[in-house]
Amino acid sequence: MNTDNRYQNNARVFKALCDPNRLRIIEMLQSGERCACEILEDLQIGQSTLSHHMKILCDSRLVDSRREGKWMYYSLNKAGCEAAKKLLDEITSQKENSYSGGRECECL
Amino acid sequence: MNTDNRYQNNARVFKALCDPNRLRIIEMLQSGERCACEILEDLQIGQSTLSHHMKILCDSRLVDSRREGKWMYYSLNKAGCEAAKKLLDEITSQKENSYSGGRECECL
DNA sequence: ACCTCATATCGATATTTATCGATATAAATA
DNA sequence: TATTTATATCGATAAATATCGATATGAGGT
Repeated sequence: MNTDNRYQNNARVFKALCDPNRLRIIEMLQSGERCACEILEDLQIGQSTLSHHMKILCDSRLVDSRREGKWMYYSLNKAGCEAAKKLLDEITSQKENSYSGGRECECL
Repeated sequence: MNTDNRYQNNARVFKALCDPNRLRIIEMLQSGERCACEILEDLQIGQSTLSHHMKILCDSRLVDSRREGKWMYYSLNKAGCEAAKKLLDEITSQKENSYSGGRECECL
């Protein structure tokens, strides 16, 4: 994967997290698996909008889905959540021997 | 803060992380403080666009800024990064006694 | 004071995203 | 097979965001 795509790819999981409705959905899933219809009841959005959000959450691997008859059940994907945490940790960690406080700008 | 605002607020830090250019900027800051002009050299964007991204990063508290003469220096805000990690951890953690696997949908 | 350079803000535009209603698909059931 | 129910997809639209160029601000230097 080229460098540009890597940033695009990393951005995807954070995009999944940057919508208030999706954060609310994730919070609902913290207490366990839920049917789409249950989630729909708690949010002030239409059914097609919920389906769209669930697709984004599943694509980001934060959420798993399974079909049971005509119902869809969603749950947190533990591995995907761990991967997101690991990614955030890697992205925000200071690199060793990297202190450059007070360094002057050299780009003149 | 009401509930809706809480989700909005939590979404903000993830919004800061969901742009490829901003991820690239954060990566540059991992190796230490950098002048805006250095960052600008490495990205294929205009100066006003960079300023916009830096504002979003600073507002999210992931990044700190300091002015030195006419230059702006940016660095990772350790506390802000820790807060983001804590938030992600809280958001994605399974709640205790919450197993409900295989539960039937009751919303008929 | 004037000029220059670095950065911020503004206004416009293009792209992306959230949302909806309508329709299609998939599954159960009469 | 026809009907009902749950979910997914499609097409359109509105809101949010990224981007740019132009201009304003702020800080040195002449």
